[in-house]
Amino acid sequence: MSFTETFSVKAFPPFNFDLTAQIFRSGDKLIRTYENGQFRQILNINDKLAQLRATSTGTIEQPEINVGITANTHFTLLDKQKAEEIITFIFNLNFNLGSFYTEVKNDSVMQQIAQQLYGLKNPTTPTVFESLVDSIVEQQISIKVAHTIEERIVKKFGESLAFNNEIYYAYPIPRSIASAITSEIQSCGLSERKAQYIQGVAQLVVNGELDLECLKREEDSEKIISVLDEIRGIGVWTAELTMLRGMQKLDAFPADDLGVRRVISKYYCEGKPIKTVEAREIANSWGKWKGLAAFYLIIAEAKNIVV
DNA sequence: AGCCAGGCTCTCG
DNA sequence: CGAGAGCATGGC
Repeated sequence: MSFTETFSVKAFPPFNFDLTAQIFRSGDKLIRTYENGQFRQILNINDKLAQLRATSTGTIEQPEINVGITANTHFTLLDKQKAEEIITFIFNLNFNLGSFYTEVKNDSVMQQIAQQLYGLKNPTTPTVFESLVDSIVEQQISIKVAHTIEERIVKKFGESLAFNNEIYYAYPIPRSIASAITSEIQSCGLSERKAQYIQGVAQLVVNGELDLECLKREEDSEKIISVLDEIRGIGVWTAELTMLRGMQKLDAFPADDLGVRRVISKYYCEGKPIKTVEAREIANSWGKWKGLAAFYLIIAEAKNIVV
Protein backbone atom coordinates (compact mmCIF):
# COMPACT_ATOMS: atom_id res chain seq x y z
CA MET A 1 0.00 0.00 0.00
CA SER A 2 1.36 3.40 -0.90
CA PHE A 3 0.15 6.96 -0.48
CA THR A 4 0.77 9.85 -2.82
CA GLU A 5 0.31 13.58 -2.50
CA THR A 6 0.91 16.23 -5.11
CA PHE A 7 1.23 19.98 -4.90
CA SER A 8 2.86 22.81 -6.76
CA VAL A 9 5.57 25.22 -5.66
CA LYS A 10 6.50 28.59 -7.06
CA ALA A 11 10.03 29.87 -7.40
CA PHE A 12 11.52 33.35 -7.39
CA PRO A 13 12.18 34.17 -11.08
CA PRO A 14 14.23 33.76 -13.07
CA PHE A 15 14.59 30.03 -12.58
CA ASN A 16 15.49 27.47 -15.21
CA PHE A 17 14.42 24.15 -13.70
CA ASP A 18 15.76 22.01 -16.51
CA LEU A 19 19.21 23.64 -16.53
CA THR A 20 19.47 23.36 -12.77
CA ALA A 21 18.20 19.78 -12.48
CA GLN A 22 20.60 18.65 -15.21
CA ILE A 23 23.31 18.75 -12.57
CA PHE A 24 21.82 15.52 -11.20
CA ARG A 25 21.65 13.72 -14.53
CA SER A 26 24.81 11.70 -14.10
CA GLY A 27 24.09 10.41 -10.61
CA ASP A 28 23.22 6.89 -9.55
CA LYS A 29 19.58 6.35 -10.51
CA LEU A 30 18.89 4.50 -7.28
CA ILE A 31 19.91 7.54 -5.24
CA ARG A 32 19.00 10.68 -7.14
CA THR A 33 18.35 11.37 -10.77
CA TYR A 34 16.96 13.68 -13.41
CA GLU A 35 15.60 12.12 -16.56
CA ASN A 36 12.83 12.93 -19.01
CA GLY A 37 12.22 16.20 -17.25
CA GLN A 38 11.66 14.60 -13.87
CA PHE A 39 13.83 14.96 -10.76
CA ARG A 40 13.62 12.09 -8.24
CA GLN A 41 15.11 11.49 -4.84
CA ILE A 42 14.35 9.51 -1.70
CA LEU A 43 14.01 11.81 1.28
CA ASN A 44 13.39 11.71 4.94
CA ILE A 45 10.26 13.79 5.49
CA ASN A 46 9.53 14.13 9.21
CA ASP A 47 10.99 10.66 9.77
CA LYS A 48 8.99 9.16 6.93
CA LEU A 49 10.90 7.76 4.02
CA ALA A 50 9.38 9.04 0.81
CA GLN A 51 10.12 9.39 -2.86
CA LEU A 52 9.97 12.95 -4.11
CA ARG A 53 9.41 13.72 -7.78
CA ALA A 54 9.56 17.17 -9.33
CA THR A 55 8.78 18.46 -12.80
CA SER A 56 8.55 21.93 -14.23
CA THR A 57 5.11 23.25 -15.14
CA GLY A 58 6.10 26.88 -15.60
CA THR A 59 8.54 29.02 -17.50
CA ILE A 60 11.83 30.68 -16.62
CA GLU A 61 10.11 33.97 -15.86
CA GLN A 62 7.08 32.36 -14.21
CA PRO A 63 8.52 29.25 -12.67
CA GLU A 64 6.33 26.63 -11.11
CA ILE A 65 7.26 23.14 -9.98
CA ASN A 66 4.90 20.21 -9.68
CA VAL A 67 5.87 17.97 -6.78
CA GLY A 68 4.74 14.45 -5.97
CA ILE A 69 5.60 12.55 -2.80
CA THR A 70 4.95 8.86 -2.23
CA ALA A 71 5.42 6.77 0.90
CA ASN A 72 4.11 3.65 2.61
CA THR A 73 2.25 5.73 5.16
CA HIS A 74 -0.26 8.52 5.02
CA PHE A 75 1.00 12.13 4.73
CA THR A 76 -0.19 14.83 7.09
CA LEU A 77 -0.43 18.51 6.25
CA LEU A 78 2.83 19.02 8.14
CA ASP A 79 4.53 16.43 5.96
CA LYS A 80 3.44 18.26 2.83
CA GLN A 81 4.75 21.52 4.24
CA LYS A 82 8.05 19.85 5.10
CA ALA A 83 8.34 18.41 1.59
CA GLU A 84 7.72 21.86 0.16
CA GLU A 85 10.40 23.27 2.44
CA ILE A 86 12.86 20.60 1.31
CA ILE A 87 12.28 21.03 -2.42
CA THR A 88 12.53 24.80 -1.98
CA PHE A 89 15.85 24.32 -0.27
CA ILE A 90 17.24 21.74 -2.76
CA PHE A 91 16.77 24.12 -5.68
CA ASN A 92 17.22 27.36 -3.71
CA LEU A 93 13.84 28.43 -5.09
CA ASN A 94 13.45 31.56 -2.94
CA PHE A 95 16.76 33.05 -4.02
CA ASN A 96 16.70 36.11 -6.26
CA LEU A 97 19.30 35.50 -8.96
CA GLY A 98 18.79 39.07 -10.15
CA SER A 99 20.87 40.41 -7.27
CA PHE A 100 23.78 38.21 -8.37
CA TYR A 101 23.41 39.20 -12.03
CA THR A 102 23.38 42.88 -11.06
CA GLU A 103 26.51 42.49 -8.94
CA VAL A 104 28.55 40.96 -11.78
CA LYS A 105 27.28 43.07 -14.66
CA ASN A 106 30.58 44.98 -14.89
CA ASP A 107 32.59 41.78 -15.13
CA SER A 108 32.24 41.00 -18.83
CA VAL A 109 33.38 37.37 -18.51
CA MET A 110 31.01 36.56 -15.66
CA GLN A 111 28.25 38.59 -17.27
CA GLN A 112 28.45 36.53 -20.47
CA ILE A 113 28.54 33.28 -18.55
CA ALA A 114 25.57 34.37 -16.44
CA GLN A 115 23.68 35.17 -19.61
CA GLN A 116 24.31 31.71 -21.03
CA LEU A 117 23.37 30.06 -17.74
CA TYR A 118 20.43 32.39 -17.11
CA GLY A 119 18.14 30.98 -14.46
CA LEU A 120 20.61 28.45 -13.06
CA LYS A 121 20.32 28.14 -9.30
CA ASN A 122 22.76 26.38 -7.00
CA PRO A 123 21.49 22.98 -5.84
CA THR A 124 21.76 22.35 -2.12
CA THR A 125 21.78 19.12 -0.13
CA PRO A 126 18.67 18.58 2.04
CA THR A 127 20.85 18.39 5.14
CA VAL A 128 24.14 20.04 6.06
CA PHE A 129 25.39 16.66 7.27
CA GLU A 130 25.21 15.31 3.73
CA SER A 131 27.38 18.01 2.20
CA LEU A 132 29.82 17.89 5.10
CA VAL A 133 30.37 14.14 4.74
CA ASP A 134 30.65 14.40 0.97
CA SER A 135 33.16 17.22 1.29
CA ILE A 136 35.34 15.11 3.58
CA VAL A 137 35.15 12.24 1.10
CA GLU A 138 36.21 14.62 -1.68
CA GLN A 139 39.32 15.85 0.10
CA GLN A 140 42.39 15.41 -2.10
CA ILE A 141 41.05 12.64 -4.37
CA SER A 142 39.56 13.15 -7.81
CA ILE A 143 35.85 13.92 -8.17
CA LYS A 144 35.12 10.69 -10.01
CA VAL A 145 36.67 8.51 -7.34
CA ALA A 146 34.88 10.54 -4.68
CA HIS A 147 31.48 10.02 -6.34
CA THR A 148 31.98 6.26 -6.46
CA ILE A 149 32.86 6.23 -2.78
CA GLU A 150 29.90 8.47 -1.91
CA GLU A 151 27.49 6.13 -3.68
CA ARG A 152 28.88 3.18 -1.77
CA ILE A 153 28.37 5.02 1.52
CA VAL A 154 24.75 5.82 0.64
CA LYS A 155 23.97 2.23 -0.34
CA LYS A 156 25.68 0.79 2.70
CA PHE A 157 24.34 3.10 5.41
CA GLY A 158 21.29 4.77 3.88
CA GLU A 159 17.74 3.61 4.49
CA SER A 160 16.17 1.98 1.47
CA LEU A 161 12.71 2.09 -0.03
CA ALA A 162 11.39 -0.49 -2.49
CA PHE A 163 9.53 1.13 -5.30
CA ASN A 164 8.49 -0.13 -8.75
CA ASN A 165 10.60 -3.29 -8.31
CA GLU A 166 13.70 -1.25 -7.51
CA ILE A 167 15.39 -0.45 -4.23
CA TYR A 168 16.13 3.24 -3.76
CA TYR A 169 18.37 4.79 -1.11
CA ALA A 170 18.17 7.88 1.04
CA TYR A 171 21.26 9.65 2.33
CA PRO A 172 22.35 8.03 5.61
CA ILE A 173 21.29 9.67 8.84
CA PRO A 174 24.13 10.54 11.27
CA ARG A 175 23.14 7.76 13.69
CA SER A 176 23.71 4.93 11.22
CA ILE A 177 27.23 6.18 10.50
CA ALA A 178 27.94 7.02 14.14
CA SER A 179 27.08 3.51 15.31
CA ALA A 180 28.86 1.67 12.50
CA ILE A 181 32.12 -0.22 12.84
CA THR A 182 34.83 2.12 11.55
CA SER A 183 36.24 -0.50 9.21
CA GLU A 184 32.81 -0.81 7.56
CA ILE A 185 32.95 2.87 6.65
CA GLN A 186 36.51 2.47 5.48
CA SER A 187 35.54 -0.45 3.26
CA CYS A 188 33.65 1.97 1.02
CA GLY A 189 37.06 2.96 -0.28
CA LEU A 190 38.19 5.54 2.24
CA SER A 191 41.47 5.82 4.10
CA GLU A 192 41.32 4.83 7.76
CA ARG A 193 41.78 8.49 8.67
CA LYS A 194 38.87 9.73 6.60
CA ALA A 195 36.62 6.99 7.94
CA GLN A 196 37.46 8.23 11.43
CA TYR A 197 36.79 11.86 10.49
CA ILE A 198 33.39 11.01 9.05
CA GLN A 199 32.40 8.84 11.97
CA GLY A 200 33.66 11.51 14.36
CA VAL A 201 31.44 14.12 12.76
CA ALA A 202 28.44 11.77 12.84
CA GLN A 203 29.05 11.10 16.55
CA LEU A 204 29.28 14.80 17.36
CA VAL A 205 25.93 15.31 15.66
CA VAL A 206 24.30 12.35 17.43
CA ASN A 207 25.66 13.47 20.80
CA GLY A 208 24.24 16.91 20.27
CA GLU A 209 27.68 18.52 20.43
CA LEU A 210 27.37 19.75 16.86
CA ASP A 211 24.06 21.14 15.58
CA LEU A 212 24.68 21.59 11.86
CA GLU A 213 21.13 22.67 11.03
CA CYS A 214 21.42 25.37 13.66
CA LEU A 215 24.83 26.42 12.40
CA LYS A 216 23.25 26.89 8.99
CA ARG A 217 21.25 29.80 10.38
CA GLU A 218 24.37 31.65 11.57
CA GLU A 219 24.78 34.85 9.57
CA ASP A 220 28.51 35.31 10.01
CA SER A 221 30.32 33.06 7.54
CA GLU A 222 33.68 33.47 9.26
CA LYS A 223 32.08 32.20 12.46
CA ILE A 224 30.82 29.08 10.70
CA ILE A 225 34.24 28.40 9.22
CA SER A 226 35.90 28.70 12.61
CA VAL A 227 33.38 26.36 14.27
CA LEU A 228 33.80 23.70 11.58
CA ASP A 229 37.56 24.17 11.36
CA GLU A 230 37.88 23.14 15.03
CA ILE A 231 36.63 19.67 14.20
CA ARG A 232 39.15 16.99 13.42
CA GLY A 233 39.32 16.27 9.69
CA ILE A 234 37.77 19.58 8.68
CA GLY A 235 39.83 22.45 7.31
CA VAL A 236 38.87 25.73 5.67
CA TRP A 237 38.37 24.10 2.27
CA THR A 238 35.95 21.51 3.64
CA ALA A 239 34.09 24.14 5.65
CA GLU A 240 33.65 26.45 2.66
CA LEU A 241 32.49 23.67 0.38
CA THR A 242 29.98 22.55 2.98
CA MET A 243 28.66 26.08 3.40
CA LEU A 244 28.25 26.53 -0.32
CA ARG A 245 26.60 23.19 -1.04
CA GLY A 246 24.75 22.55 2.19
CA MET A 247 23.97 25.94 3.75
CA GLN A 248 23.36 28.24 0.80
CA LYS A 249 26.17 30.52 1.95
CA LEU A 250 26.85 31.93 -1.47
CA ASP A 251 29.71 34.09 -0.26
CA ALA A 252 31.70 31.02 0.78
CA PHE A 253 34.52 30.80 -1.72
CA PRO A 254 36.83 27.79 -1.67
CA ALA A 255 39.90 29.55 -3.08
CA ASP A 256 42.12 26.61 -2.18
CA ASP A 257 40.08 24.39 -4.42
CA LEU A 258 41.98 22.96 -7.36
CA GLY A 259 38.93 22.95 -9.63
CA VAL A 260 37.98 26.52 -8.75
CA ARG A 261 41.50 27.77 -9.40
CA ARG A 262 41.51 25.90 -12.71
CA VAL A 263 38.31 27.49 -14.01
CA ILE A 264 39.32 30.97 -12.88
CA SER A 265 42.61 30.49 -14.65
CA LYS A 266 40.81 29.29 -17.78
CA TYR A 267 38.36 32.19 -17.99
CA TYR A 268 40.47 35.01 -16.51
CA CYS A 269 44.17 34.17 -16.86
CA GLU A 270 44.49 32.45 -20.23
CA GLY A 271 44.97 29.11 -18.55
CA LYS A 272 48.14 29.90 -16.67
CA PRO A 273 48.19 28.36 -13.18
CA ILE A 274 47.24 30.74 -10.38
CA LYS A 275 47.70 30.70 -6.62
CA THR A 276 45.10 30.90 -3.89
CA VAL A 277 45.77 34.62 -3.31
CA GLU A 278 45.30 35.47 -6.97
CA ALA A 279 42.05 33.50 -7.04
CA ARG A 280 40.81 35.51 -4.05
CA GLU A 281 41.72 38.80 -5.72
CA ILE A 282 39.68 37.98 -8.82
CA ALA A 283 36.82 36.67 -6.70
CA ASN A 284 36.62 39.93 -4.74
CA SER A 285 34.75 41.60 -7.59
CA TRP A 286 31.93 39.09 -7.18
CA GLY A 287 31.06 40.58 -3.83
CA LYS A 288 28.91 38.48 -1.57
CA TRP A 289 28.19 36.01 -4.37
CA LYS A 290 31.75 34.68 -4.73
CA GLY A 291 30.75 31.08 -4.22
CA LEU A 292 27.81 31.25 -6.60
CA ALA A 293 30.10 32.82 -9.21
CA ALA A 294 32.57 29.96 -8.76
CA PHE A 295 29.69 27.54 -9.25
CA TYR A 296 28.71 29.30 -12.48
CA LEU A 297 32.30 29.02 -13.73
CA ILE A 298 32.45 25.31 -13.00
CA ILE A 299 29.18 24.66 -14.82
CA ALA A 300 30.31 26.88 -17.69
CA GLU A 301 33.45 24.83 -18.08
CA ALA A 302 31.51 21.56 -17.95
CA LYS A 303 29.24 22.86 -20.72
CA ASN A 304 32.19 24.11 -22.78
CA ILE A 305 30.92 27.65 -22.75
CA VAL A 306 33.33 30.00 -24.50
CA VAL A 307 33.38 33.73 -23.79
C1' DA B 1 52.66 1.29 -15.17
C1' DG B 2 52.84 4.94 -12.56
C1' DC B 3 51.16 9.30 -11.24
C1' DC B 4 47.96 12.27 -9.68
C1' DA B 5 43.58 13.83 -7.96
C1' DG B 6 38.25 19.76 -5.32
C1' DG B 7 43.14 18.23 1.81
C1' DC B 8 44.20 17.29 6.34
C1' DT B 9 46.71 15.61 10.22
C1' DC B 10 50.70 14.13 12.42
C1' DT B 11 55.46 13.89 12.91
C1' DC B 12 59.91 15.49 12.56
C1' DG B 13 63.82 18.76 12.58
C1' DC C 1 57.14 26.88 14.11
C1' DG C 2 57.50 25.07 8.82
C1' DA C 3 58.12 21.52 5.80
C1' DG C 4 57.05 16.87 4.35
C1' DA C 5 55.31 12.27 4.42
C1' DG C 6 51.20 9.41 4.27
C1' DC C 7 46.78 8.29 2.83
C1' DA C 8 42.98 4.95 -0.65
C1' DT C 9 41.29 4.41 -5.07
C1' DG C 10 40.26 4.85 -10.06
C1' DG C 11 41.15 7.22 -14.37
C1' DC C 12 44.29 8.81 -17.63
